[in-house]
Amino acid sequence: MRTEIKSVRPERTLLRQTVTDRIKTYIIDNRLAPGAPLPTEAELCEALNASRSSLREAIKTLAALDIVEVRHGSGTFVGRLSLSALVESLTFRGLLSPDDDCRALLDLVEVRQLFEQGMATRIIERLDEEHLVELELAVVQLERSPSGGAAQVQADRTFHRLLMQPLGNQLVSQLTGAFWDVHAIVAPYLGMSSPEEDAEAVAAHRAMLEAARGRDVDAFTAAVAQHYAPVRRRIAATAGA
Amino acid sequence: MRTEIKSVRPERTLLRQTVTDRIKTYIIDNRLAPGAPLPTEAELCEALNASRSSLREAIKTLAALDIVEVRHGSGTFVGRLSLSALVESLTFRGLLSPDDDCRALLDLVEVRQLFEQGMATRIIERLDEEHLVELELAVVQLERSPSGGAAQVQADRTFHRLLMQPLGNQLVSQLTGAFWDVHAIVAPYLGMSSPEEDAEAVAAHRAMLEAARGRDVDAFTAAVAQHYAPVRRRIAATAGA
DNA sequence: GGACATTTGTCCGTATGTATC
DNA sequence: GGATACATACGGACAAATGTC
Repeated sequence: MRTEIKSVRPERTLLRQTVTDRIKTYIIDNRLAPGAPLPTEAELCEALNASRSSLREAIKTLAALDIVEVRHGSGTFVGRLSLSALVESLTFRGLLSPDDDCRALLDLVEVRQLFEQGMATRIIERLDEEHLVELELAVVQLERSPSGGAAQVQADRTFHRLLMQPLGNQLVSQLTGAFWDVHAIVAPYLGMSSPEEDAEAVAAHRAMLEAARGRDVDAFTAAVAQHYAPVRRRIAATAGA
Repeated sequence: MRTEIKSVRPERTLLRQTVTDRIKTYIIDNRLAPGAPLPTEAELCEALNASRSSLREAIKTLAALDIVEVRHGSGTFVGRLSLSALVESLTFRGLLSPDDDCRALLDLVEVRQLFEQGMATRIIERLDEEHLVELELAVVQLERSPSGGAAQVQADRTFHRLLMQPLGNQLVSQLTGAFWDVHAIVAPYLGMSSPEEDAEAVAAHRAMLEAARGRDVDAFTAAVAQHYAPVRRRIAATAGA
């Protein structure tokens, strides 16, 4: 029957959880922006009545979600709020089932295609000359870079990012980037693509750009399908093997 | 000039990180399925040459991504690989910027609408009688439940989940569920919706179902727009206030 | 560049709470 | 209920990284 002082707090809920919640509400209540410094571990321990171990475990949970960012020797800061956690989740899922790998990757390709085709009308509506110039640059880089090289990969990411930018929807942009990242990480585990497939993909980017330039939604949608067709073929080929 | 035994390991990378990576590869290499038990903390500590603290922090990182699941007193297991991390990220983002709250929520609504409209053709193609019966059940529950009650909310989630199910795309289903969850968590911070808006939303579900029954893609797409229109109005109203 | 304080990273030992048989 | 196995939580100590003077 020892009613300790502490026995009040951990009522059926884990201390770690209450600590993470209180750190989150601290950030929200103080309107802290990404990059803003948080109190040191020692200060947080005292403020939240938790040991350093518990506090650190809570912080690691928040760091995994990019809600906070920890820098060794420097301090803890509000995170960038990226979708890095989604990328980690999906890449792990993709790598986990190698036999079923095709399924996870095919699902991903379908979603990527859904985004670009579903937004086709709005993309073409809102693209202005400036966007088109940047897209042209990306396509040229795509066409001139060595096939499969880092420069080409970078240009591909830039192209798809630029496409979504005029929508002004941050979530769409970040999801697009996240899906691209997952694809780029998991894809190498498939077989190498043939030069013909690469050329086809590059041509599809050009077709998408020209369709957008001509404000032709149907042509754009068709070009998107043309873009993902070789990707699907490659995945299917690996799945069959 | 002391070349310790340990100086081999922490080469510019944190021990925690190498531990998380090795646990992930352990799961992948052993083809462990969700729910499968992992070695105990003590065993993992010895196997990975890490202290309890480092190991536990690594595990907390993986738990945040639902890659592992920890049960107090029982053990550590492979996680369900849900998108809970995405839900946490997005809800936090939604709650973080109350002034800009409208923006984050509007972006979310746009994505939800994109999914259902972009998949309209395939949804209607693949819906069979069994799916339609289940959807009918959900709509009836929606129509008969008290407005805003738990039963109605549950029926709403079921309806949108059932819609995507025939696609056979797990990623689409889980993303749809995740977005719905985020919406359900953040929405209460907006003002209460009026009975008229609720009735409009319920009617939209009925319209979606009937359009699907009639295999009418255009009517379905219109009904989806009708469904999200009152949601957008409510968000805009809060943003203006 | 060097000395120093600050802050996070890692380790250890111990006690407690929880689940399972 | 008891026993065992396991995760949770605490506190102290030292190492490593960072920033500053």
